[in-house]
Amino acid sequence: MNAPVFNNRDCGSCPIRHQAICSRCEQDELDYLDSVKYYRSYDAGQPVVWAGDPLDFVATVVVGVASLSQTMEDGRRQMIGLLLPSDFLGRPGREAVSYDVTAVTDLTLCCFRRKPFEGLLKTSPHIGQRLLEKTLDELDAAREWMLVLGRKTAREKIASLLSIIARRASSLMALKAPDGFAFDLPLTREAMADYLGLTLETVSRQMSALKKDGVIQLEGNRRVRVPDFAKLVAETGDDAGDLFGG
Amino acid sequence: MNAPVFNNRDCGSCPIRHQAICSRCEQDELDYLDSVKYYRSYDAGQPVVWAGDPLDFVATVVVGVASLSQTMEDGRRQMIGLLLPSDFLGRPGREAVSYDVTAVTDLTLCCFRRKPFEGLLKTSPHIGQRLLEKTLDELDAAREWMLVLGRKTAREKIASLLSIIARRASSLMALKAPDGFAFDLPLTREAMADYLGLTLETVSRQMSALKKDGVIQLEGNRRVRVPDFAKLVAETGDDAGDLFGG
DNA sequence: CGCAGTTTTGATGGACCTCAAAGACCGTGG
DNA sequence: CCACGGTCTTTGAGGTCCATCAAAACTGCG
Repeated sequence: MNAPVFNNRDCGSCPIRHQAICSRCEQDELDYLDSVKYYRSYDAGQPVVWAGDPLDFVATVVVGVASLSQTMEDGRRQMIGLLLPSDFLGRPGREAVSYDVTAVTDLTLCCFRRKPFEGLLKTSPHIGQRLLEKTLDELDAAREWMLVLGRKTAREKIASLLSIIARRASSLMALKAPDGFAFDLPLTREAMADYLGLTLETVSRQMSALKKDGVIQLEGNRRVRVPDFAKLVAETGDDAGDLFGG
Repeated sequence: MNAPVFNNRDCGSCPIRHQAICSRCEQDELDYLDSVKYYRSYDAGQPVVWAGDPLDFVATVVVGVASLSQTMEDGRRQMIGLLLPSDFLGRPGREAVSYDVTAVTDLTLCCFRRKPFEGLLKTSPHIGQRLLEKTLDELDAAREWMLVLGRKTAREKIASLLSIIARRASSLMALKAPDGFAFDLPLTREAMADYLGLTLETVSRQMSALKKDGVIQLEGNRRVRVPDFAKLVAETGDDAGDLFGG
């Protein structure tokens, strides 16, 4: 019950003010958004909404990580997206969501009721443009991930996931510490398996193998140190030229 | 060299007038599009553009099928999208494409030069709105496919692909003929394998297995007959309730 | 009919899954 | 401070599904 408190902040002091769908808005648009937005918070592990259920709001992740996943009748599960701060949740023009949304860490959403938001899309072009950009980015990421799921080996899958998380983490901290850099995995082994289309045992085995081969070091279960980022990227199977690319 | 001829048509008689990104346009917007559009045609098997190359136009598929695919250094390939008539190709705001685009069948595109099109997005809201809708649809499809790639068995993958193609085909013809219905696969076994994250041998084996089990009938290599659509869907591993859904 | 490309079928091996149990981590309470 | 329990993670043994390698059969076309 440690639901994070995050309330009554104005958009001007919002940490994702310049990445979210509101980043292009003029002051008058922003004032309006400010007046109708509201926050919701979830503890780590809590569901936000189940597949097939109606979602009467759309939202932007302000703090924390949320996962999108689909589950088959027999329990097989595939994560189909990770929402990080500034990412958008919900689909204008559609009432129900087609996947489960879960708070992976403690999570705060900045919400708008869906119907009014759909009206905004028509009257405020800046929001629609930014939403289109972000949707195109997500589509690119989803397609990138299809290659991982369809064609990469277990070891390459792990390396790919670690390098993606490392890249994001490195953009928040000193890019090149002398002895590499470390970050916390926001995902359990099981969540990693769901993302990668593997079992948690295989994830664990491949993590151990990468550790044995000196590609990563583990400091406790969740903290990962990457002594040589190029070495990690070499394990992803991707073009080395992709080091700073898409 | 049987490049299809498709030229000098006006938008009013366009077969995909009401599905493409122009479907919401007013008459004046349409007149403008009509005056600046141009067609390009490709023979089956021809490349449209390679990953990393600049694409100086955006386009809508008018006739035929195009594939989007990514290739790894060692030749492993994954198809990450299929473009059917009315689907959109290209990314406003980005010069290069990040995947190979290939004509799967003879193909005709309705093109706009990219720079002017980006201007249009700002001045003509109807295009942007429709493009957002179509992009959201593609994102949903990509996510649906991630479940197929990550968690389904070879047999379920084949059934999933066949049911998707059957669904599209059935929307063009009588939905429920008494003895089921038939359609032509636009894809070779190898292309199916690239889409499904399998080898072509496994595709062939599973096609044979589905045939032996009476789920499908093969009339030549490319033509597939589905005597009982529900039986096919039951093989996909999806919820039966999805029969007419997502 | 013969040839090239595509598809099918067969035999074998390996990567990953499944089942099982032991070990590490972490918060709680004695 | 340490013992305790629950959860998460690691490790092991064996089996299965699919990839790989190989060759035959089929299709379409000149």
